[in-house]
Amino acid sequence: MPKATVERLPLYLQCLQAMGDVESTVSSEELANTAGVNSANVRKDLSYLGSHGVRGVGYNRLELCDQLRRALGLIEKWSVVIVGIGNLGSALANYRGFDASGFNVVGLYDADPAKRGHQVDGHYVKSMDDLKLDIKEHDVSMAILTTPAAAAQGVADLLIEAGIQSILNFAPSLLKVPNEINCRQVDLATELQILSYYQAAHQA
Amino acid sequence: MPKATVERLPLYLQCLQAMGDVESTVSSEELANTAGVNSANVRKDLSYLGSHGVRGVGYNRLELCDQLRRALGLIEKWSVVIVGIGNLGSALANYRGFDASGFNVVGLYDADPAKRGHQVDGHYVKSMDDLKLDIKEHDVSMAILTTPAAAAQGVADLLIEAGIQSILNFAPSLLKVPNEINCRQVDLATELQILSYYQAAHQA
DNA sequence: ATTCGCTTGTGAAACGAATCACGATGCCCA
DNA sequence: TGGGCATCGTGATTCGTTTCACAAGCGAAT
Ligand SMILES: NC(=O)c1ccc[n+]([C@@H]2O[C@H](COP(=O)([O-])OP(=O)(O)OC[C@H]3O[C@@H](n4cnc5c(N)ncnc54)[C@H](O)[C@@H]3O)[C@@H](O)[C@H]2O)c1
Ligand SMILES: NC(=O)c1ccc[n+]([C@@H]2O[C@H](COP(=O)([O-])OP(=O)(O)OC[C@H]3O[C@@H](n4cnc5c(N)ncnc54)[C@H](O)[C@@H]3O)[C@@H](O)[C@H]2O)c1
Repeated sequence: MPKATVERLPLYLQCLQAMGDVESTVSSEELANTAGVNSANVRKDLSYLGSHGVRGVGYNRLELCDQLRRALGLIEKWSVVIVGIGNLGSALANYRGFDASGFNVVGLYDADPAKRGHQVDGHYVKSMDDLKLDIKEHDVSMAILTTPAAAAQGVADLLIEAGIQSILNFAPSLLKVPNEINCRQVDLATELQILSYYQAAHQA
Repeated sequence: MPKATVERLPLYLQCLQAMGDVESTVSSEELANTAGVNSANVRKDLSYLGSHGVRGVGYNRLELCDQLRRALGLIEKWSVVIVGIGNLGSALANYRGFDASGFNVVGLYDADPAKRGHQVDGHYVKSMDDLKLDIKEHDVSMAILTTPAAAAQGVADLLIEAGIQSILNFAPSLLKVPNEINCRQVDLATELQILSYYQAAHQA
């Protein structure tokens, strides 16, 4: 499945879920409009799912949701840990939207002993020493990284050694990871800078 | 300038800054390695800046940083407001990394009167009624949107009416905005779902 | 049954971006 | 001063993605 397609599937899922239960069927045209893409593109994307729409009618909404979830590997819930429980890490730990999208936060970790008393969203913040064992024991395969940039690579190495296979990194630092590890970067400053470019260009 | 290039410029800037002051000159090869892209790609990207590297030597690091900043419109600081001061909004308001990247948070806004007493990072949380006037008065052109998804479109409309030109939206909801408004979406759930896809695929 | 209108699925074409490959060029040192 | 080396700048090529265009298929209406 093309990379570009994979990155659009969550968008389709989101659009379909936002439609509410009124419609039992959607056309590629309709989905394309709400998702902001070309309808042929939608059809080609969905064709990779082995999905069968009905000509003249469209796609069954619920069935399509189900197929998207299956394709994305969201049938089973993934267990996730968060490392670095500062401003951002705490906000993420408190976020209620994980569950709905197929993820389950099972542990919070921080290097700072001062954070350890704290409890965030029902989880005690644990020490980095607990990390490895917890990951192995609970078969955790995803981690969210919200430490300062300087600590990110070290923590990533630790996570990988412990058996983590996917990392979502919020620290503004490019992680070096082995090929078989999935890693995505979310960088606020980058996003703002891209906006800055277009805005500056627009004004000139 | 190609869209793909624009999205890489902040990365180059970040890499160059992370290099420290040891090196006064960098080759495209070196920059390519730290940024994780092809060196020819780096050269082509930088050629759009009208940048002049020196054959046989490389690019002057500081000069290149400067050119990147200029191209991205980061010479002057942009004023930014944050709307929706809940978990995530507060974390962003507390974030110290804005300044370094060329942005300046000038106001926090929330619809909930209960939030108004609070002070976050030296800013009082203000009412939505103040938003429009503040934006006009201080010539604010960028906004960060961290309200619940249901409120996002309404707030976006308000912001645009008040004169905002770029929006960074963290709510999981696709905003409908006029063509001339720049809008970027950061969606945590989407990112995790993409990771989920690759991990599930890898295991199968 | 047959026709009509709509929507899918997909080959072909167009497009944009990444990569290759190499000539051009500046620096350093003998 | 000239030769060698490193690196840039960029045309040509390849690759991946998007869009177009239309035949095929289904359902509904007559
Ligand atoms: N806060 C934001 O809005 C924001 C926005 C964009 C990016 N970021 C990035 O996200 C990261 C976190 O930001 P923040 O504002 O939450 O910072 P923070 O300082 O509030 O939190 C960082 C946490 O990481 C912990 N930590 C430090 N070293 C560690 C280690 N080696 N192992 C485990 N934990 C460690 C600290 O104890 C602290 O609790 C930073 O890299 C920042 O650049 C933050
Ligand atoms: N917290 C996270 O980690 C996280 C992660 C990903 C995405 N998000 C998204 O970011 C958004 C904010 O998340 P949160 O956890 O901070 O939620 P939150 O409920 O803590 O904060 C939302 C804030 O928005 C304010 N608000 C509501 N309606 C408003 C309106 N019409 N105008 C102005 N302000 C309004 C509320 O008073 C509240 O303070 C949500 O859309 C959420 O889905 C959050």
